[in-house]
Amino acid sequence: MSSLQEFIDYLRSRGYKVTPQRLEIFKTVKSMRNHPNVYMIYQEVKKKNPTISPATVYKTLEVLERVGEIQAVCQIDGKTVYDTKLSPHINIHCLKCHKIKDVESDLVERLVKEVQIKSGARIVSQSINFFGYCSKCADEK
Amino acid sequence: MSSLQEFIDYLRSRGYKVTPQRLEIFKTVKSMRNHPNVYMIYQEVKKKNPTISPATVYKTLEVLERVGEIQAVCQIDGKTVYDTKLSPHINIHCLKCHKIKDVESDLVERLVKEVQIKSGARIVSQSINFFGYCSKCADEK
DNA sequence: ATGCTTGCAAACCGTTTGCAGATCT
DNA sequence: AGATCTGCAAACGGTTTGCAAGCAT
Repeated sequence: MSSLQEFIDYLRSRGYKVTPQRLEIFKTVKSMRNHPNVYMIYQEVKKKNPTISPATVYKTLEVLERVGEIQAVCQIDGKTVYDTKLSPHINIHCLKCHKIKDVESDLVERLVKEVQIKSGARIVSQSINFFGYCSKCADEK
Repeated sequence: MSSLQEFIDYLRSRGYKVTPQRLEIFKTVKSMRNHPNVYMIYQEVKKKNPTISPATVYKTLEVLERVGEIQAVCQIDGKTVYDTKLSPHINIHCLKCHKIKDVESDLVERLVKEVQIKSGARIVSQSINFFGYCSKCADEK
């Protein structure tokens, strides 16, 4: 799933209701980059729907996470932001500028396979977080 | 670092004070397995030092994290637990029994190297989290 | 008509902070 | 002696909950 129509179909198929709020939040999240937090999403959605409440945003984000449209990422300070990336990747958390950068690697898929074989577990998703200094901040040091 | 003596030396070398509370928390954390949360650590430390406060536990865990003795791990429900493992590994979060299991893999080191080359970032630590069903829960399904 | 959803406000809960007294160096 | 640390209690901030009114089916 990734398009608005697919989201609508998903909601209907599960007995969830299709509301303007949910569609607006879906569109907003999809248009945002750079790992927004709930407050940033709330502020952005409010531009289109000034009366929306944070509670509605929280509840819809929970639905979007269940669908697999977004993924919560825990920052080193414990705060939660969201990732709208779908493919397996690594989050690089910069300890200086605090930005998060995504990097892809074929090794992720291999790592998942190896871990499944080694542990006997069945893996359905992953969150890989590296901490250090992004290329820009590493250069400045 | 890993022994009590090394921890003491570290504290002194940084101008931190060596207090009974800090030593007790260090020993307690080192004796606990299975990813305890702050409350569990606090309860355990209280057995030896009944008047200790949660604030002291929080502050000492922060020191231990800075030293690299422990690492905060964010669970899928957003709650934080601690990992006392030092070597690079993967945390498998079971979506059914909610336990966290550690698995090691040589691929982690390779992944770190590849990401550093690809991104230009300098990586100093990592937290790799896989979500799914542990071997026990996968079998029961 | 039914029942899920919204928006509001209050509650919640893990964590942090301010501060006076105690402890370490 | 001087600075840091402890323990307490209050504050904080992000998130969840309860509920009455609204809306989708």
